[in-house]
Amino acid sequence: MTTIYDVARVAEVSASTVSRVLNGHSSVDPDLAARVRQAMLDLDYRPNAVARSLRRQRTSLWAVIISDIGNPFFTSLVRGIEDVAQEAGFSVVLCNGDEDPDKETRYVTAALAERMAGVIISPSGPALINRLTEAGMPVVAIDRQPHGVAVDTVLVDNVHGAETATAHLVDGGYRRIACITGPRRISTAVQRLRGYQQALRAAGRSVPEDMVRYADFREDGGYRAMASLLGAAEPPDAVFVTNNLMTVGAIKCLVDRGVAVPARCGVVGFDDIPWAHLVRPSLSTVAQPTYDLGRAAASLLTERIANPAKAASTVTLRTTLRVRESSVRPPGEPGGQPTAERGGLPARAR
Amino acid sequence: MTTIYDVARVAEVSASTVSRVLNGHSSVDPDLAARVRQAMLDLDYRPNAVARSLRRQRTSLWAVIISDIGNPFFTSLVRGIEDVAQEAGFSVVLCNGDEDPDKETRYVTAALAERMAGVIISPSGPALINRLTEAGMPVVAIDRQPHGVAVDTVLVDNVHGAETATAHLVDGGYRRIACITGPRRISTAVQRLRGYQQALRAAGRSVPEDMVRYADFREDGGYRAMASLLGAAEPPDAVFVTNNLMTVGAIKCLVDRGVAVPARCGVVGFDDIPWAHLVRPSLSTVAQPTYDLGRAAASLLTERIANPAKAASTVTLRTTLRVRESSVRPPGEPGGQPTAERGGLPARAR
DNA sequence: CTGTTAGCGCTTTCAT
DNA sequence: ATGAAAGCGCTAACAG
Repeated sequence: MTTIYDVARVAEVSASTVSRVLNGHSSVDPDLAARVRQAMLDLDYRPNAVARSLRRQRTSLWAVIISDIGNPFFTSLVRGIEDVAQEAGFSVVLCNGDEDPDKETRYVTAALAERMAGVIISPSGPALINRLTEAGMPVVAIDRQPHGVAVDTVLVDNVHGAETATAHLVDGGYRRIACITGPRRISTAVQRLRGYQQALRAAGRSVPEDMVRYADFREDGGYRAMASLLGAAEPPDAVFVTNNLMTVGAIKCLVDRGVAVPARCGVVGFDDIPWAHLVRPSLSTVAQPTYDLGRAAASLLTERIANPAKAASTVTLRTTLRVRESSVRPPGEPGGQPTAERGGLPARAR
Repeated sequence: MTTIYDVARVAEVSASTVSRVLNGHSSVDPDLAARVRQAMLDLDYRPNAVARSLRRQRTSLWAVIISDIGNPFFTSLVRGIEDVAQEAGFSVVLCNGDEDPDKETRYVTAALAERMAGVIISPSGPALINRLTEAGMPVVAIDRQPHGVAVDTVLVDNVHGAETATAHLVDGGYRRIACITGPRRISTAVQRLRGYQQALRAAGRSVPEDMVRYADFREDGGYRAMASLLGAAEPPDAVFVTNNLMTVGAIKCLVDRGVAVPARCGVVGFDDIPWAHLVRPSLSTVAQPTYDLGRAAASLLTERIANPAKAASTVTLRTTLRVRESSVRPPGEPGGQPTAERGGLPARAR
C-alpha cells in the first residue's frame, strides 16, 4: 500500500508537504505541489481515510438510518439528504433499520464505533436517540417526533394533513368515516389520528370510536384493519388510512371483498405511493414533500455539526392533498351531505 | 473520550488485556476479564472502530452500491445481503449510485478510501469494477455482467426469462409482439432482447425489427417507447418490456391512449413490481428471486474476502413467469394461434 | 496468562 | 514555506 511517505520520497519532499497538498489548507510552493501531484499519479496513491479519521478524530460519513428501505417514502428523502451532504463534503451511508429494533441498535452502535460525523434517523423510540446524543453524536430525527428528547427534528404537519384529508371525505358526502392508524407509540400515528378527529368535530360530527383501528403501518396490518371495519355492525362508507403501505392493504381488502371504491367506500391515504396513478381506482393521498424533508434534515445536521451547542429546533413542512379517484364519488351516486344546513345538490356534483 | 487505557487503569490491568477481552481471541483469566468488563460498563467505554481498522488494516463494513434506491428490485436484494453479512460479522452500508456515473465514482472512491472490507455493486460499466479490483478490493457484481473483467458475478437467466415471457405472449395468440429494452451497453438489456428474439424464432415467427425500441430503463423512457410503437404504421398487439419501471411507463401510455390491456395489447414486464396486484389490469411479470440474489452475492463476497486468490465465478439464478391479467385475453375474445395456420380476425379486433 | 513495545497512515504543532 | 516529530486508539508480536 502506498502511503504519503512513498509519495514524499518520490517527490523529494517531506510527508507534511504531501499532506498539505492533499488537504489544501495551508499553501505550498507551486513547484513542489506539482511534483507531489505527479508522484501521487505515478504511484496511484489513494489516501487512507481511516488513518485520517483517526488523526482528525472525525470522519466525513453520515449514517442515515431509515426504518424501511422498501417504503418509497424514503427514496426521495434520501436523495434530498445526499444532495445537501455532498455540497457540505459528506458522504451518506444508508442503514436499513427495517423496523427491527435489533438491527437499528446494531447500526447505531456501528455509527458510534465508526465515529461517523452525524446521524439522521427515523427513530422507533427515544432510546437510541439518547444513546447517540449522550455520546456526543450530532443527530437529526426525521419523520417521527421522539418523545421527551431535545433533538433537531424534521416533520410534516401531520395533524393538518390528516384534517385536510378527512375534511375532504366529509365534503364528498361520506357519512361514516373510519380511520386506520399506526402504533400508539409512534408520533405520526397519533397526530394523524388527532387530525382525523379534529376534522370530524370541526364538521359537527361525532367521532365514531368504533371506526378507529390501530395497525402496524404495514400492508398486512392495513388489510386486517379494513377487514375488521367491514365486519362491523355498521361498516364505514369511507376510510382515512395514515400511511401508504396500510392504504395498499386496505384497498386490496376492499377489492377482495368486492366493495366498490369510491362508490361504496371512499379512501384517502397518508403518504403518496409511486404509481398511485396506475392503481385502479387511482389513490387520493396526502403527499409529503419528501425530497425537501431530506434537504431540511441534512441542513439541520450540517448546522449541528458546525455548532454542537446550538439549541435544538424542529422544522415542520407542509403536506399537499392530492385528490384522485378513490375519494370522489362518480356523479349520480347516492351520498349524504357534510352537514345538515345544505340541501340541494351534493357538493361533488358534476 | 474513553480509551482502552482508561479501562485498563480502572481495571488495573494492561491495555493488551483489555484488548484481548474485547476481541476474545486469546484467553484471559476470568477474574481479570470480569474486572475489565465492569470497568467498561462503569466508564461507558465505546471501542473506536477507526483505530481498530487502522491497526488491523481492514474494516468490517461492506459497501453495497446500487444503481437506483427507488427501484423496488433492490429492496429485498439488500435484505438478502444484510442477512448473510450479519452472519459473517459485517455491517452493510448502502450507497445510492442513482444511475449517475459521478455519484457512483464518488462512492467507489469512498469505499476505497475507507478501506471497506468489500463491495457489492450493480455496475454501469467495467471501469469502476476495474478500479476496485486493481486496488485489491474484494468485489461482487450483481444484476449486470460487466464486460471483459474477471469478477464474481450474480445474475439471473435473463435470456431464458425473456424467452418464457415472449413465448407466453405467442401462446396467448398475440401476433405482433414488440419489445422495449434498455440501453445497449447494459448486459441485461441485451440479453433480454436476445431472449425475445429467440422465442419468436423458436415459434417460427420473424423478428419484427421495427417493433424493437431501446429506452433507458426508466418510467418516462418506457412511456415514450410505447408511444412510438403505437405510432407505427402497423402497431403491436403485445409488448414485452425488459424492466419494471419501463413497464409502468408503457402501461401508463396505453391507459392514456385508451388502448385496452390485455384485449388490444398484451403486456409482460421483466422484474416484479410491488403492488402489481393492485394495478388494473394486474401485471404479468418475469419475477426475479431478489432476496436470493442478495444472499448469493453476499456469500460470494464472503468467500472472496476469505480467499482473495480464488478464481472468479458466476452464479445464475432462475426467474419465474408470473401470469396475471395483463397478458391474458378474457375468454371469448378473438385471438389467433401461435403459428400462422389460422386466418380469420386480426388479434386486436374488438 | 499478562505486560511491554512498536507501529498502522495520517495531520498538526513547533521549529526553522 | 517546509520539515521533524509526536501521537490519534488500537492490536499483535514478543518476552517474561
